[in-house]
Amino acid sequence: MTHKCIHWFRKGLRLHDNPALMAALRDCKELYPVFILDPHLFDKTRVGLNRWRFLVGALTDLDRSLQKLNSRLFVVRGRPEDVFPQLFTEWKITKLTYEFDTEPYSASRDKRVTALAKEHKVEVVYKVSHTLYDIDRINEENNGKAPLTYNRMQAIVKTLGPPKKPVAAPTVEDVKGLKTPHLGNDMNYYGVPALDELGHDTLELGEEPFPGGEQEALRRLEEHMKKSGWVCSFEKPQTSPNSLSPSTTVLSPYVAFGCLSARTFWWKLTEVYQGKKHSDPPVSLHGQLLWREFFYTASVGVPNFNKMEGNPVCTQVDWDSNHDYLAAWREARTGFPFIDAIMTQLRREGWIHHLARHAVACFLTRGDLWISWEEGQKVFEELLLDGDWALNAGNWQWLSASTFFHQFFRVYSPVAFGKKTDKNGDYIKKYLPILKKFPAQYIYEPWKAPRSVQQAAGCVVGKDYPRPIVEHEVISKKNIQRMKLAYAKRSGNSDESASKKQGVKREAPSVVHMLKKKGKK
DNA sequence: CAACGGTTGTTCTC
DNA sequence: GAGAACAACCGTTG
Repeated sequence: MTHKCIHWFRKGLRLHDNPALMAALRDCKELYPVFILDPHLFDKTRVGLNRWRFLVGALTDLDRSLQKLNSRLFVVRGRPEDVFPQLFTEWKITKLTYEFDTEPYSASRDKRVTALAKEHKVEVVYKVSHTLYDIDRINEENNGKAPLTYNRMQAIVKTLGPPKKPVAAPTVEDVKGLKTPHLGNDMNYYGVPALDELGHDTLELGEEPFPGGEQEALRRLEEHMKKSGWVCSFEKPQTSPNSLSPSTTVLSPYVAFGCLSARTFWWKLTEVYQGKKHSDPPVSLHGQLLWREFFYTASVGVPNFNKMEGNPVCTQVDWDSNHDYLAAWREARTGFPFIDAIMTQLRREGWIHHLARHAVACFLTRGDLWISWEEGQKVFEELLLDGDWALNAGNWQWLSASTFFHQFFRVYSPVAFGKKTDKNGDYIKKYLPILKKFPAQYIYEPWKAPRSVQQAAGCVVGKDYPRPIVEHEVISKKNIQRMKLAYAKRSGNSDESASKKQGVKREAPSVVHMLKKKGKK
């Protein structure tokens, strides 16, 4: 029992499957569980109220769980570079533990903190537990480059075997003989933040369908895993983007903050699958966790992954900057009820179905508004409970057909897509009650309703609800041509750079080599 | 070089 | 409800 140890929580806001926390408990006489409110990560403009509330919930839950182990959480305000030297000295710290984090900011931050720890003669221990695998290992197995297709990714992962088994949460037995000083101090002493601490208007708060925290995460996991038939037959593309209650697990916010370990989720699924016929990646629930791994791998292997410029795998597109269009999209007033309902749900609840994200992302970028995916990325990062740097950047590039996905001629219709799973428009009526009296025939395109129908519904388009800001049938065809042009330039450009790099030659598409292909057999 | 497969398009026809 | 046309991309594989 020699160490005075800080375990630094960042993501990984949990006790289960937390190997770095377990490392902190080893040979420890004084334990200080710390979370830092880094102003670079947490400010009002970057963290919307719902996501902030989720975090506060997660920290509250973590504090409670630590108290059951005769410890507590210390929430410290400030930049980690400023905070740690003070804490090292004040608490006479000898060891620092944390969970490995792949994000560029985190990596540079952790490097700086590790250097400071060294100056203070503090031993640093970190463990991989946010992802299924050590992401660097995957890239190494692929000759040092990120796999750019899911198939390739799967092949690599296969050679690595299944993910590590999760480690159990610490028990009272594990913390025997160690103490956490300042336990009895009042709540304000490094206390969990209040909801208004970032300066949000908390009056805007609605209900909380997805409260933050490890306990809620594990409860939610159990609730879904009990439905073994549902789990075994799960196919993501078959789930509905506009059901009135979520058609998927909504475990993503918990995995993003690390309230739920991806490995715990993985092995729980394995258990449920055991001996049963079940769906497989990419569409299965295991497959969803591998998608997460896929984007994490790309985010580590590709420089400037959250940007278009300087991102070697991202097609360079001449996106417009149209503030009016962007604001209309963000504020749910595009005049397309399906799009506006989704954006309303996003703003109100902080979660929307994956395919709903597809619809609004395609609409913002290559489908209709021709606005950069980086703008959408910012909005999602602020508003989504499950906002995750790697997944957000990766999926925006996917949907904008900038990389990973290239069939840019497949455009989601802001009218037709939602109808497939919600013919009556109940989802629209829920989130846009102004339209609730519209007959189903017109609910997806109210501007087509005769004046008399609009008046009878108590909603005149152009007065009570906006006219559509674009004509989808026209603009989407134009945009496909603009994408085609961007791709043609891409082939031209990469001709030089690619041949330098690895001798791969690519030519601008020639006119005639497109014979009709037969469909699948 | 050509064929193949790609989590999740739309619309029309049978 | 399945299949084809629509216009046609990429990375990977052989």
